[in-house]
Amino acid sequence: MDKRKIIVTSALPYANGALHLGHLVEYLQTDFWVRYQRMMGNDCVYVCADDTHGTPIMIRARKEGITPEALINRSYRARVREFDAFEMGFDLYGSTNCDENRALSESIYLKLKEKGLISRRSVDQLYCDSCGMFLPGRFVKGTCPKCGAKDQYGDGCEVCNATYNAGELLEPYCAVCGGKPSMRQSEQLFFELEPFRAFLREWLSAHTDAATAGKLLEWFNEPLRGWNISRDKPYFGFAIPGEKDKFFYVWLDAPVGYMATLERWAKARGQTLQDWWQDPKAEIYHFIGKDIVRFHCLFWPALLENAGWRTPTQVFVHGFLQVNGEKMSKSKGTFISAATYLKHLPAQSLRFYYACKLNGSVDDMDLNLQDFVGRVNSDLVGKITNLASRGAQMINKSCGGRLGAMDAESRALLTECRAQLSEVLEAYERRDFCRAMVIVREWADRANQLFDAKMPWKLVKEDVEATRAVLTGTLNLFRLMAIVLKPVLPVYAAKVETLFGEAPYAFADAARDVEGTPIGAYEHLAARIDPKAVEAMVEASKESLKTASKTLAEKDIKKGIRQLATKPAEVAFPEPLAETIGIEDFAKVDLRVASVLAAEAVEGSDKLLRLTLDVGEARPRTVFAGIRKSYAPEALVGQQVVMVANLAPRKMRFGVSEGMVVASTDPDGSFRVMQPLTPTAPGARLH
RNA sequence: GGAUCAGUAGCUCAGUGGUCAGAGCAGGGGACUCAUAAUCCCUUGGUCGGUGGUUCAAGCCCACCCUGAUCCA
Repeated sequence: MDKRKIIVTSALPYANGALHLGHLVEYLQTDFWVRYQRMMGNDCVYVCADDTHGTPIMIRARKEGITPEALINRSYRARVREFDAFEMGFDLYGSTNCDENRALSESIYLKLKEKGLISRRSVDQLYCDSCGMFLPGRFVKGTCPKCGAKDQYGDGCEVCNATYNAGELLEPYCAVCGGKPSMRQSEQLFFELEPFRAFLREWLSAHTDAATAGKLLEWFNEPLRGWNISRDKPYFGFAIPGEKDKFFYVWLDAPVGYMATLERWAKARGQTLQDWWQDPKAEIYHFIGKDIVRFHCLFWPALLENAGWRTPTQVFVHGFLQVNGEKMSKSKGTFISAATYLKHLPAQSLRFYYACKLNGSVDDMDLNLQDFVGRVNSDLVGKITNLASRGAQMINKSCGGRLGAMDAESRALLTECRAQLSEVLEAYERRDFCRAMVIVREWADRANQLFDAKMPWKLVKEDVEATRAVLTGTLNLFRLMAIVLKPVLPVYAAKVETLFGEAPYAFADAARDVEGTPIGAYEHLAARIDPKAVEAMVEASKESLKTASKTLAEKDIKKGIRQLATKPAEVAFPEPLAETIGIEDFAKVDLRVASVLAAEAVEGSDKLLRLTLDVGEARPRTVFAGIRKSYAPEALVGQQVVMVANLAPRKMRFGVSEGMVVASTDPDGSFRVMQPLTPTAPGARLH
């Protein structure tokens, strides 16, 4: 059979920001697939790189007082260490900030320009004078033009989910310096997509999954918008040849980074980029998340096609990671960085769990932490690894550490399992890793059943050779599982290779019986997960957030102390202390935590806000609060407050108020609504 | 607001319109002791999100609704 020639990439992680478990959904599944291809004997090269350009990196470097280059170098080293720890098998992990990428980006652009595919258009953009730069959407904040929520980013409102352009924001301000930006015109370069409508329509249906293609085809109902590929200075990136002070937009040189990294890898072995990318026999696959399909399935193929490069064979799109059925959350400690995970848990546990859950679809994947512990402990350790543990240790202890010939039943079972091997390999090929894991687990169940039925721990007292035969069978079955698991658990498989004294496994080795050879000393292959380690990891993920907010608080505390020192005279309460009461008086006041579901200004009143509060009851309550001068309604939605829940309902001109929100009054007469320090179940009572 | 995907046992998920809706884990009971308190046997769990419809037959097809996730360049 002919060897396939395969190029595989994962999306380039942005160099500003830590890797987290969501990123790993992509890198790990790509790695599984690549290792599977290599074990099939195919020529499979896997490249990836740090995505290093763009405004966020430039600004971060500016804030830290270092050059962008220093920033990306630091990020690169950390990234590579983490990938290594997760057993990633890149052929080359590069950086988009390299000469090859500059040359390729330029040549692709010049080719497009030569063909007349680059147009110029004047664009209105917000410009911050004090920062001296145009502001991308994420760097402008202001009031949402749709719902009036304050402090929303320039690309969309997190309160009402509206999307808009930064220019539409009311009262915009620069997210970096807080200054007021002005609208400026600037000429930008566009790569027009509309001429390639027919090409893209056809390309989409053939080179990605139906869901993704369908999603993107929605845009084909109207003219396809051009893609702005240029950015004004200052910008950290590649200068556009023939232009003054213009740079390639980071999303242009990022995918080109796939090619540039491949080129560097090819050069190192005396080949060229063309030997791979342009080889008609070579297959090109991109693994990406569903958030960046438009770059990979519209811009990228159109760019390549027109610049004279082959377009990808297929774009494999996956969903996002949820943790415990919800979006990853920093406050809940489920926004877990790769580094934090590694401090508490072994990498291979996550690799195994992800493999158990990934099925090649675009659906989001759930990391249920309880399920995670269960899967690893029960399936990987209890069922699969236990076979090696009980088999190898007994054969070393009682049978002189040497395999014999398998007994008939083991041989029969092994033959049956091998018959399913092609099914496992097909599952790997279509990235249905969970199917492969299910089959391996079934093998482990049957092997454990056979082992128990044979009772070698009793048999060994009567017949050592018969025992040797049973254990040889058990270990051959286990070996088959280890071979099949190797794409997922490469380090684990390497230990099994050592145990059997064999060369690195390929799938072809699955056909061979191992009989009559010595068995090495058994060493632990996989550790059980202590649920406490998972708890600690979640706590640590909360910690990092706490320290962040604490540093702010500390500043304020110090400031407060300084002020006290300068003004020691004013120590009296702003308002006289009320008369002393007993605990029974306090108990009469029923204070509850409430979540603000909705808030709106009351028409006809300049003081009141109408709040809809969830107090944990079947029906939300309506409460009127006279805090309008201190709070915009939007600022309260989603927050928690404290309310007096047993206050007699009071009829007001605007409706009935079913309680009272607790707030303090500042010396200047403004209000401060009280809220719990950490999110609390609505309806919780204060004592 | 528009759209896409999802909703099946306590948890994670299977389930080409056709017998009584399945698996693993967790839970309960028993067996065993070689093995990382691992393994083996038996077993309790379900208005298949809701309502209507199509059909001899619906978890599956259609409509509407609810909930969640995501996208709107």
